[in-house]
Amino acid sequence: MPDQNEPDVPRPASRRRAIPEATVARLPVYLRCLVELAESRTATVSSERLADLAGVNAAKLRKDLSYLGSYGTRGVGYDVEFLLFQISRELGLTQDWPVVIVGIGNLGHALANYRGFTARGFRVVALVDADPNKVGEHVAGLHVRPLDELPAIVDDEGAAIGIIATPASAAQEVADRLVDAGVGSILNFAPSVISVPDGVSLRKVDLSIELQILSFYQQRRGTSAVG
Amino acid sequence: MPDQNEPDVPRPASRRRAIPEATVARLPVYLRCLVELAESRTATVSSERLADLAGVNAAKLRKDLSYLGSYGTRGVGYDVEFLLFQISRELGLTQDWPVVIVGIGNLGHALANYRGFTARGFRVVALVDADPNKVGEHVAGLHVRPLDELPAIVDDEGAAIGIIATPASAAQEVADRLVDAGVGSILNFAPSVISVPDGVSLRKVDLSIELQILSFYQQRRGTSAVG
DNA sequence: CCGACTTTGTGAATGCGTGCACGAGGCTCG
DNA sequence: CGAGCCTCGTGCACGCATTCACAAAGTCGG
Repeated sequence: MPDQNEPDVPRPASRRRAIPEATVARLPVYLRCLVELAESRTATVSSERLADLAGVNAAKLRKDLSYLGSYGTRGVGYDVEFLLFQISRELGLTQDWPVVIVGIGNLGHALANYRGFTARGFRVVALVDADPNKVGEHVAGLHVRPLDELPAIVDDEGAAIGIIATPASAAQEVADRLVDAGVGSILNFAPSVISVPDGVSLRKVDLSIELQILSFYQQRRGTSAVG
Repeated sequence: MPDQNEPDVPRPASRRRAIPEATVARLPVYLRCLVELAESRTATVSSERLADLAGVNAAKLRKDLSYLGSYGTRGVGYDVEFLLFQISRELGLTQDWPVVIVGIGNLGHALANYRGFTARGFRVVALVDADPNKVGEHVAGLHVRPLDELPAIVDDEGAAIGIIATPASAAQEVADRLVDAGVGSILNFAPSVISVPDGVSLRKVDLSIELQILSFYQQRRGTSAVG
């Protein structure tokens, strides 16, 4: 509640205090649990219960939430709707995020049709592919546009987030063009390490890496059971 | 960068020394870079160059590799083919991993057709869906089977890895049935927190969480730029 | 065979994230 | 109005991961 500007904040430009990366990565999980609670007409929730739903330690949850402010009530818990709004706001989900998908193959198709998108502020505004045969095709109510329209897409539709769903060989090139066009955040599905300039956010989702990690632990389990 | 999810580690058991989770998560990246180097007929590579390709610090790369053994040659670097084999072996990729995909919607289709699978030891052996209308359908050269054939799939095809590509509401139920059937590793694409017993590895891939994380940093950048 | 050069492997320092444990604050009931 | 109970917020300690810096170990040219 004493939300104002504290005197001895170290630096972080505008905000209260810097929120640790690990915490930021968990906020969406808490948000999802809160949405479910709200749907089941639950008014308040304790840190213990919410932590349980989110699959984390209760102390960690409280510490995470404390970075946003003191939004709980001692002896009671957290107001579901209120906390839900606070996290949404902190994550920037109270506004609309236009998204452009590059690479309309199998995965691009699936992503374009994914309903979980629009649910929370994200809106696919354009589909792009380098293949002239794909350009013009209709997918999920949009027509596929050529790669060199990226700048126009960013300027006109305001796309700030780009999703790369191309083959690995094209990923870096596409990333460069997205950055040049003015995209500030990239989500890379291509099985390839790509690099972006400072100031551009990059996250990756990599199916085969996940499988290989599972393989490691599965093998280990197997050998220790057999041997 | 604290990577998303950690599987519950089975046991240090047999191996030399326990390989840190963070290292395991990077080995597949190194592997991929080594494959590229091998394709371009490169015989040896220094830690600096390989680290560069993988997008990590050179010291970190050397420490990571040192958990596997002393496979480098001082003054020279690492033999590409040799290191490639060692990492493959450590990750359990010298053997074949039968995979079952549950939930043949948009995403399930895309995954079933994904070619990166077979590339390195993973082989989709069965597709499963709860919807009777989908059962029997042909996808990627396989026919979709009903949910209650899971035990048979695990026993007959030896499927040890299950991929969940269902809606969130079905994810936990499917996970339970996979575990009951004897699957030891699960990769969850459903936007839902699921829990599995100790001894079962679980990793998750969550598109909307990734987008929300990007939204956070994008917003932060935006507000500080605009004022 | 020796000395200069290159690059690995690792001890040590630092930083970040986690979880415990407890004080502070707020509610409820008598 | 006070006692007792509940739950949040957080100081602190611990452990894992990252990074630096350097000795060890090998190559290569003369």
